[in-house]
Amino acid sequence: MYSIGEFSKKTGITIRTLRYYGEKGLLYPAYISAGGQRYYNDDNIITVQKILTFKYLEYSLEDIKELLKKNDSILESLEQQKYQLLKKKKQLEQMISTIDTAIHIHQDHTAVDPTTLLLVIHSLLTEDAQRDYLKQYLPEQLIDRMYSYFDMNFIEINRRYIESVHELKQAFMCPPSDTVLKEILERLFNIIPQDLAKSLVQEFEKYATIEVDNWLFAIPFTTEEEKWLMEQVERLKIHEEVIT
Amino acid sequence: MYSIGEFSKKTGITIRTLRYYGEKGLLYPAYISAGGQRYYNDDNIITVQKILTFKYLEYSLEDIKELLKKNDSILESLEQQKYQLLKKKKQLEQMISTIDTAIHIHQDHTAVDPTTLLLVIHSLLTEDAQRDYLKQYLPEQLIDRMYSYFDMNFIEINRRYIESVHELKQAFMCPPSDTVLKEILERLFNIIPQDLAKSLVQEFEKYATIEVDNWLFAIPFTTEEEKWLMEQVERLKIHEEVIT
DNA sequence: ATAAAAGCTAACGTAACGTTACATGCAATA
DNA sequence: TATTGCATGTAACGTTACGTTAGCTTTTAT
Repeated sequence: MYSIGEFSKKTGITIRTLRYYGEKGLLYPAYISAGGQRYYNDDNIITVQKILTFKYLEYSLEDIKELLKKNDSILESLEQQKYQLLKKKKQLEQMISTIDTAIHIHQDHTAVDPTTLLLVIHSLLTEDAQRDYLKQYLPEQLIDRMYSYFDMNFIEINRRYIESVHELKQAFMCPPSDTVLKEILERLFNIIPQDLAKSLVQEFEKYATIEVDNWLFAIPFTTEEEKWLMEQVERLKIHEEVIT
Repeated sequence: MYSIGEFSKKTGITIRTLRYYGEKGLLYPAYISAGGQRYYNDDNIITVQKILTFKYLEYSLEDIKELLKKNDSILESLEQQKYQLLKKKKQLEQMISTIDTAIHIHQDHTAVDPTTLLLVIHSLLTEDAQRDYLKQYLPEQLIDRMYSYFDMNFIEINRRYIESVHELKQAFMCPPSDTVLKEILERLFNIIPQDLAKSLVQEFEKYATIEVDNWLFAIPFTTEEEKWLMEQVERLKIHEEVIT
């Protein structure tokens, strides 16, 4: 028989946690003295090891309680748990790959605006939703062509996009000559190849009322920057479309 | 300008969460009416997308708050986060592999006692601690030999171990003839090859006082079962050592 | 003007304990 | 036998990121 302190040292579980497991019906001390003191024995050790094993497999205490009660085959439960863990692993891998992409873009262009970078990541994450949204307005073929081009040249497109956005933000703070500004804007509009852009413009014109959803297609400029930008585009008579 | 309900629908974030982000200093509505109503605008959308991106990367809200404030390079933070995620991934892979082992053992022998299986898993998880503990009593070379044999034949050893334990538990509930019981016990003692067992016995005898730590080396029997088992071993005059 | 819809604050609940605060139990010493 | 001091006991609040009421007020539609 061990006092709670001894048992705690033996198992490495804190006293509070042992009491908590008792309270939750996971681990009852073998004996409780008249004064209320808890005493544990070797059978309790086995239960603790079961609990720790299940916890390692990321079961909740509630589930562990049931598993300890049942005491029949745990195979099914194990397989289900494995499935959950595999799902988590897949998600983790996606996250890591997303970060890798972000780091890669960042290294390409150190002066990148964090806002823009985050929006690029976010647009990556919601690509499927974007496609679905666009289907309302544009022929599917065109969308596919657009995204396949986008996916293939992902890093390069984003590098140029981020660069342009950065230059424009600088220009907003400290306006350059019209010639320079025009050059910057033209670089932005030329990120997407001319023929693809033309098809897009044509389709967009069919739906004069179309308004880009700013939730799915975030604009990396503040409302003030955007307003200024619109004025400049108008003033310099650049009549191309702004593509996300 | 959007009311909180509209903004919630647009972004897919619950009203409660929007208010919570405000409370925590992550997202302030662009305007609050005299009556206290919150109104959001397009700039808020950008912030929300940043928040979601960071959340996807498993940052805490507290960290996100700092990241939103800073607004300078997030590269370092990204790399750190990637490191954390890689660590998590590694752990996940270990867990999955542990479950696989358990399933494999289980399939080998369907009537396996769940308690035993869990203890096998637990002993796997604490193998390093076991080795360290044994170093106090046994020469390192012997331990290495033992564990390398154990690792190499892991599945097979456990299959036979679990089988023996299962048979003994049956025997406890419904005692068979002495001949049968003796056979079962001999099978248990023969799981480890004779020469290794002999070396172990010799070493153990040097330290007469050695007492197996029942925390690290769990015994899959209840105290009653164990007592009965000891009696039987004594009665049948089997004088080999019980190896974990 | 009145009713319905939407929004407000405040408070409690969740999981799995950690961390106090303060009251006893129990063993060894004076 | 009384005291000291450490090991326990219970009780309650703190943590994260919100969900879920309850009860009241603002805004919107008729």
